Amino acid sequence: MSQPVLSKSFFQQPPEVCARKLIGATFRKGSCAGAIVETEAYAAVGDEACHTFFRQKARTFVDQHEAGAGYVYLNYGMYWLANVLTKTKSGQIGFVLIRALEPVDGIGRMKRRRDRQKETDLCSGPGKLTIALAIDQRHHGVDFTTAKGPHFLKRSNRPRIIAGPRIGISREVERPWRFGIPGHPHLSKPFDRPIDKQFVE
DNA sequence: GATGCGATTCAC
DNA sequence: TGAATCGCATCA
Repeated sequence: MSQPVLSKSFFQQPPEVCARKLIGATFRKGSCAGAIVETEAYAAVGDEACHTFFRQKARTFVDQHEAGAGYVYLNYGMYWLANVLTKTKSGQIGFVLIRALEPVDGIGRMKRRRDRQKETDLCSGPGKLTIALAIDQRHHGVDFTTAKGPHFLKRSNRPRIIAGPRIGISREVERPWRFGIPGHPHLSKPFDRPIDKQFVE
């Protein structure tokens, strides 16, 4: 009765579309899994906050990998952050950063890896969830559309979704490409209240 | 070779 | 509010 694994074609959409549609999907690696409650989108072209804007290695990466590939990098010298590469057939390229999960499977294991007991502390941030799921440099460049490694399962319902500015960046701070479930207890940070309803799905 | 800066997290 | 910690880009 499991949901289908999201295939390459899912990631052949613009990054902000993938990021929005991944809310409510499951992110799984091995015995541990969580429901995605927060994501961010980055565009490889025209987005100064994207790694492709200031890292040659990121530009090489997008040239050499297909939609659905994992882009995993070390942030602040301490935390691995998990992204998925998105590429439309017309050549629009970007990334989706997985920012927060609500743990559903393997919670005991996640608690041990995180050395935390409170469930809202396990995966409520991009650096936390990679520790909980044991995702690191070994998964950089790996295909995230097969159940052998980190992968996604299609959402079964359509959650309420809010958009807002991305977190922790200094450029393009106004682009509303952070997506999540408003008021959800497992968010990395709450969303500000929407100024008008067009930001809420 | 030296310096500065992060898509963060945690303790103080 | 600041420390931890390191790959990568930039500059000398």
